Amino acid sequence: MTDLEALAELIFPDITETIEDLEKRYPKRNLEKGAIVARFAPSPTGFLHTGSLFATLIAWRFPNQTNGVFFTRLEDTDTKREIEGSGEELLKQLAAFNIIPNEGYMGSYEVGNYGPYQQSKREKIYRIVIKEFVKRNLAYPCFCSSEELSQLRSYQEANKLNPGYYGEFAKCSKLSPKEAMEKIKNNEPYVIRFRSHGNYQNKIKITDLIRGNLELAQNDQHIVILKSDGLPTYHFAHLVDDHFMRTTHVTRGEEWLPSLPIHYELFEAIGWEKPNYAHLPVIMKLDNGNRRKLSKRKDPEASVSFFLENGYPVEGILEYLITIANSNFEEWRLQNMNANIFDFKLSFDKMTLDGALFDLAKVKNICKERLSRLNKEEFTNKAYDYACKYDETLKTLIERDKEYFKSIINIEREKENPRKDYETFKDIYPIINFFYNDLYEELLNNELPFNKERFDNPIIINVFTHFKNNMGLEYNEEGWFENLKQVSTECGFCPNVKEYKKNKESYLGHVGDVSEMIRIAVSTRKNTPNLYYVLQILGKDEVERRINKVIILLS
RNA sequence: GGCCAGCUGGUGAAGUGGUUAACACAUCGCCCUCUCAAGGCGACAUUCGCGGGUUCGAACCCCGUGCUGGCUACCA
Repeated sequence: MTDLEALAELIFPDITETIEDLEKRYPKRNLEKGAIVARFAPSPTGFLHTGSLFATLIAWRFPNQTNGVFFTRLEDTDTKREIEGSGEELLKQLAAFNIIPNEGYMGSYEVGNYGPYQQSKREKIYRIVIKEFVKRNLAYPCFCSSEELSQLRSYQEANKLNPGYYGEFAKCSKLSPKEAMEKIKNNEPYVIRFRSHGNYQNKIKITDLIRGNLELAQNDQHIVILKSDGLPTYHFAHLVDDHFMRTTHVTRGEEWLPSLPIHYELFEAIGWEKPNYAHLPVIMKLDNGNRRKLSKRKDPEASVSFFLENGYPVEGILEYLITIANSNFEEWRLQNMNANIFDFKLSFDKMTLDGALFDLAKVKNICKERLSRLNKEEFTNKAYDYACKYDETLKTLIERDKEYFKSIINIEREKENPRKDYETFKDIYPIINFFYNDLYEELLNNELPFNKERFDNPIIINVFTHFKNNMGLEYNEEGWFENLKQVSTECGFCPNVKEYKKNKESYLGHVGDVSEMIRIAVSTRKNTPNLYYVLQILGKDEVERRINKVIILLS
């Protein structure tokens, strides 16, 4: 046995398996050519961030478009920052956006043959690989204390040297295996570091799918790969997991770009094929004139739950995120107004480079557009799903009479240019409440917004009386309006607005004033959707009842 | 401090040597109209962070510089 082998045995006496065993256990995936394997690999440190949703959407689309595999992996090696239960919550929130992984960590269980998919449960796998690293002299135990390291750091800073554990400063890299074994036998605490052979002065060429070819300084840091708690650092876990999970495309935030040389060296040292990398821009927010990352603490829209709770349709949010991911999407959408968002093919080369400022106004506009394109069944189902989770009032309203609800929200829907009343499901209730008799009665307690300056109560009552006797609801929309003009004439109002404007003295008002009075009487509001449809939905009897009621109020 | 990336209107952006600098959101006007939601039309960057240079011609190429963001952990 060589000294290195002896050292590896001393550190990992329990490890009997080898990398070859792992290669067999996690065979290459049998996928068609061009199929992408990508993952969502969150840390369980809180609820889903809008930026993570953006990254996940992208990571999910590519496998989805290529018959590949999208899997989830929980990166829970940082036990200090972990928030209990947040891993499961992340998956639930993803599911709320219809992003369902093909395999991996699913919260309470996992699916697939490349697991475990929780890094804390992969300890043994990492140890197998690190044992091999030690044997091949690619890694070594480091006994430096945090005090020594911070002293080193201050020295380097004082002398304007690059900080870190590298080259001549990598003290423990000079220890012979025998010396290292001696220290271990004396129970000196240690971590395992990677033995870098890089030179900071050299440049390496790297390729990023989004940013193209770049030159970065070679890594020379002897980074920690196994922490004293026995868990690997991100860099090493990335190497092992993405190799054995057979990831083809690593999509991650651009904050990882500077550590790419580390990952390159790691893959090259062990002789594994590198995955493709795509470093995604981060969604930003303008704060006092400065751009900063969207922050969960400061910005409500940074938490995905904000959108869910406030009734934003998930397809609107996803569509907005696709819009910032690929700028040619909007153009495509204009050509394909009713198409499914996922008929659009996402591409890396159209990906934006700098972090977009999150634009809630645009989100709302897209949501409004999307909601207007749903048919009444889809709209009702989605509204009901939302209401069940977040809006009890709306829920009971829908449950009272689903067909009635559908007829209300179907006003001027399912046509070429549908009405766009709702940005979110939260908007529904205040817009449609007057259709419901008991809510109408409540609204009646507020003062009705009649134009008191122009019209005395007797005039209004006169209009109502005539209208009651001749509602015209038996006609179609045009016929009804002709009828309303007739009512106007009977009451001394001009049936034509332009005509009225030319000749104001001859009339009390115009047909618009008449319809406003009726609108107020039946809805308590000055603004409603098309009055004809409102009256149709309420029905002749109810319209009459409401008008009578208002006549009494005005008398 | 060092290294890396990015910088085109209020916002997202197209654009890679010759365009009136697309398009979308927002904003503001006007039109349509029984109100509203829409819809239609129009306005909104004399200029692409800034300064030089190359060129007949530069947002696009070169040099310098500024700003913003990221990284520089036994965090991810």
